Amino acid sequence: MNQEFRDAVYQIVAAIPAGTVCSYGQVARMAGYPRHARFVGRLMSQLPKGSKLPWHRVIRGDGGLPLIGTPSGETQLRRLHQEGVAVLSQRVPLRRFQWRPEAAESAPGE
DNA sequence: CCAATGACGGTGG
DNA sequence: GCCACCGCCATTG
Repeated sequence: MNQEFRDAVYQIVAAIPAGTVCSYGQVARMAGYPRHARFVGRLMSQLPKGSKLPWHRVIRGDGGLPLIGTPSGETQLRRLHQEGVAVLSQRVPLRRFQWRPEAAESAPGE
């Protein structure tokens, strides 16, 4: 992928506040590439080991954790829990925890 | 060039 | 709620 795409994705992921999550598709859309959810995933898989990027806050569109059954999945689960994100039946209730940039940036009141 | 793959998403039963 | 199928699109064989 273009460097532009990578850069955009990194910025967006880095901007996801603790205690919230964001789907691959949503990140892709915000990056300007609506149909590239898979590539966001690929970028996450290719992240350098010591990356500061909060990749654990990026999950599937249906709230499911992508790395279920793998060591990284456990890490992700642990981190989310640590940030106060609930995980029920291997899924995150997006109703409550999905990041809403518009709400965070434009409409603070609620 | 064609076929298969992947930290995905949406629809339909 | 669950599972199955199809579409997406760059990368790889």
